[in-house]
Amino acid sequence: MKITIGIVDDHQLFLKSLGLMLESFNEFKVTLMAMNGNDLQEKISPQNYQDIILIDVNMPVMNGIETAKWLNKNYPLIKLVALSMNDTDRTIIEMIKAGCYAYLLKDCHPDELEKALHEIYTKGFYNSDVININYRRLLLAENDPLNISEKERIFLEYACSDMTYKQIAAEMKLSERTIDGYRENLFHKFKVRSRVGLALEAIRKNIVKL
Amino acid sequence: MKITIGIVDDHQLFLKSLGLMLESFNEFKVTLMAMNGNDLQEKISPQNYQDIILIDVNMPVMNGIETAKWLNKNYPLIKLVALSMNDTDRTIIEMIKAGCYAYLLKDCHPDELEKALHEIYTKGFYNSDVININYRRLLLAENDPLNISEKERIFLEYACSDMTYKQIAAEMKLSERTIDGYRENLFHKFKVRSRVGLALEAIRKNIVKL
DNA sequence: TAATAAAACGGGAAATTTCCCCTTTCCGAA
DNA sequence: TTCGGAAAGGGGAAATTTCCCGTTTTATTA
Repeated sequence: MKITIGIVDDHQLFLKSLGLMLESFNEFKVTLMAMNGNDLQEKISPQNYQDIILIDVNMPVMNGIETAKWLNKNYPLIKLVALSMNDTDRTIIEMIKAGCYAYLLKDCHPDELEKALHEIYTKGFYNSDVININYRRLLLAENDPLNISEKERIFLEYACSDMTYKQIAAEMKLSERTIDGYRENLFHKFKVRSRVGLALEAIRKNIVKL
Repeated sequence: MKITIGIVDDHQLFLKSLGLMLESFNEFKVTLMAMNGNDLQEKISPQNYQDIILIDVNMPVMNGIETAKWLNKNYPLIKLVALSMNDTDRTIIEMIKAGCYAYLLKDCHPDELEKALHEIYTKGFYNSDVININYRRLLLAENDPLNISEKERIFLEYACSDMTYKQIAAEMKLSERTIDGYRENLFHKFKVRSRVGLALEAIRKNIVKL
């Protein structure tokens, strides 16, 4: 009996070709491919069971974190593996908290992928050198108390634009005072004295994408 | 005789699995794989000739643009195709100027990739709907001259910081009015209404480095 | 050398940002 | 149910930004 694998990734080329590669390993059978979390929810069912599901971190529509959380809740027996582009990806820590057994970089060697999937299936975990290093670093980063709330994060996105605070308040359907509170908190957290400094820091810390 | 393909991409999983996929099309033979431009320079030779080379836009060490330029100069007969993650990639116009015959998004359908490669090999070009829309838009953006003077460029660097205009004026040893003139000119040139917008545009246009 | 354009500079006002101190509302734990 | 803390909202003032009206200085060229 082959190990059944599901893949969730919005990049079709990667999705299909990774599927081909996994099938070529002979040990695996790709039984589910989805473009994003929503797509997965429609395609997955107890009848179409996967041993392992590989989840891309960055996806439109329903991203990796939401997808991992949903799977962890509804299909807790499926072993989840996060796939990300770059090792500085802040969301990777969230992926692990969301129930992923491991994360792998997309530029890892195919042999490592095979080894990882095999170990996860048999032993239930996989520790690469990479993950140990990064996990520690990410936990450290986690520990520094930046602690941006979801509302603040959304506000940050708006702050990184040509809009005035008044316009942002209207857009977020909140009072200008509330917006001003977010601003003040973030100024302290980021140690900046102006909106420009805030915007630049948000981009540097990869909280807002340019 | 199969069409020989080279692939340059820093993501090993993508590199190897895309290779597998192309080979599965039967019409193609992947005869070169490289992790980046430098790697490619070492591996390529007139004896190991490629019909088409797929180049990832974003790579460390030696990026897609440099790689494309180098190939175009040293192996002008090889047809180059740019591969990028997202269609808002500003560097795509540079890739085409650097000699790429087409660009494809990594989330395109495998069938489109096959079609594109086939057409590029036989006809020498490929026009997807996507490329026509974006190419025009990008060329338009390219054509407006912008014309940033050296003083304005230096001011832009300062503007991308936590400093007030007064501090910037002191630092540049110029009157606040003069600074204000730079600001006003740049607002028009960048079509923005605030310093935040200006700073973000300067970074997007790669005039100021983050 | 005079004309001319561009760069530098200036005053002032309106809009926006930044900062401070405060009240109300909501929500979970005791 | 009440308490406490966090989130949301409020008023107002000083600082900064944005904008529009100019003049002076500098550099270029006819």
